[in-house]
Amino acid sequence: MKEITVYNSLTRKKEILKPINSPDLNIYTCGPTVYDHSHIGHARASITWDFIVRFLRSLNYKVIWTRNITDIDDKIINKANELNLHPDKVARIYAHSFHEDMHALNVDWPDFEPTATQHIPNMISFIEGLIKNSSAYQIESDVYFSVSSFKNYGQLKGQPISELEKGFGRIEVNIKKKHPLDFALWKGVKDSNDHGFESPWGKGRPGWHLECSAMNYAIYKTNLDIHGGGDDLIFPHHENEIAQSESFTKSKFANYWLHNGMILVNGKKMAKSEGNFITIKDALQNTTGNALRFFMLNSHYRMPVNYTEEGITAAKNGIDRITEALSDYTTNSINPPNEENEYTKEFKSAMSDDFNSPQALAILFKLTDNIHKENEEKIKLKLQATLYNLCCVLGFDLSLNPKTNTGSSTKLISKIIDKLMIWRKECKLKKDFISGDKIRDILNETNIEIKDLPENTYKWRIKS
RNA sequence: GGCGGCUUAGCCAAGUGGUAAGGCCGAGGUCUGCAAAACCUCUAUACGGCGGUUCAAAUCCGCCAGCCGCCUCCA
Repeated sequence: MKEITVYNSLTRKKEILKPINSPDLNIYTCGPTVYDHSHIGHARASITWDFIVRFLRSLNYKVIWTRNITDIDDKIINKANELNLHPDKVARIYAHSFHEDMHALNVDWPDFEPTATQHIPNMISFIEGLIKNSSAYQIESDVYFSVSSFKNYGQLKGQPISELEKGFGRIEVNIKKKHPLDFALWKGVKDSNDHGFESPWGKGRPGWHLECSAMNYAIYKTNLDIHGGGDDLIFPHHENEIAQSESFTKSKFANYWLHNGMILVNGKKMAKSEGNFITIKDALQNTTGNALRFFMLNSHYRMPVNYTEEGITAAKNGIDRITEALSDYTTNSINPPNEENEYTKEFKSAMSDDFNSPQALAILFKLTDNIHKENEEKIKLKLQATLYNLCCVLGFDLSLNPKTNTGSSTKLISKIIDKLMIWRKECKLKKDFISGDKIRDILNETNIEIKDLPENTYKWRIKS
């Protein structure tokens, strides 16, 4: 198995990936809080973890991927009050929306998708354990984690508690807490009518950081190989996860911390307060999941990415050229075995260096060029099989290709196009090029590209 | 204030010591009834600035400038 190096935020350097129990590989990534439609930042994160998992699986690692959904927190409750709905319903509505988006982006289902509300009892016993070993304390109906009890607090951020405290000059500190950096494990409700769950400390709800620790413990029972998330979560979220989990289990929480870069809009981090918030559904109005994925993959996952119309158009045109090289490729034909060749070797080598997807894409373009230049049908088919497989590893959706999609809707489209093309052929034979071209143009407007081939034959495909 | 990151052609973007991947846009050409796609050529003598180390620096070190992120909910 090829050695993979990953940049570990914990040590701030690239390290060789050594799973605890190879080829098993446990990975947990932070999912969304479902209080609104997901935005393109969630798309970036999801696509990142998706292609990383796909790549690891292509190397025969037995990956178990968990991605949580935060379905209870203040923002969800506020939204519920606003819409006069139960918080659970708000969460379900937007979790469903998130799943629609993931489907549109061809992001694979994680193996586990726990929600906070499913894990309330686990979180309560987790807190009890932390109180028992003096890592947490109760004040009224709240429970806080005591950062002073954890000697490595600040390791992920790279600053000791004494330095971290200095950032607190300008924000309001909850005076109930023993230390400004202490964070809530359990937040008691202010009013008994408020939404909450029963606990030994009264009615309340879990603190956000807790769920990831408790779920990991519940699902894996063992330490994680990889923990991923957006780089905005490094502090305090992931710092706090480490503190809780390691205080509870007395062993290392995760060996490798991977963080994806932020999506910028107009050069600024995307945020509602900046007024530059773009949902995945908005983005998909003007482009396809493949184009969005290409756009993301064209930058290294750790780098920030500036979202622009130009960038999306460039991505659309780029992925279109790659998939075009597969427009006459059919997976039903007798495919050459998925054997190693110079392209797959280069691809693996690029991807094994901290998942260098931009370099991997360059190899897909090299394949694309060579497919077009290849005259020998047998060799061409091999190249296409390689390209097809590598596209799948990166998670591109090739079902738009009429030759590789045997779905009923594609068959129907195919029939309609065949009928229109008979009509077009008649027009052309009568030298009525205006009518004939009109048919082609109309199809083009729906992203169906028609290519005329010799002797009144044709080829079609759906463009990005 | 503390910590981290970024600055490569018109645009996007790889590249951590050996002489700069790839994509997109634009222009011209081949092909075509016209297109589309593909191919060829050009755009491309591109590494923020100034010093230093070295036979050799986009890559290492120092200083400076600009931009961004985290320190508060955030993918």
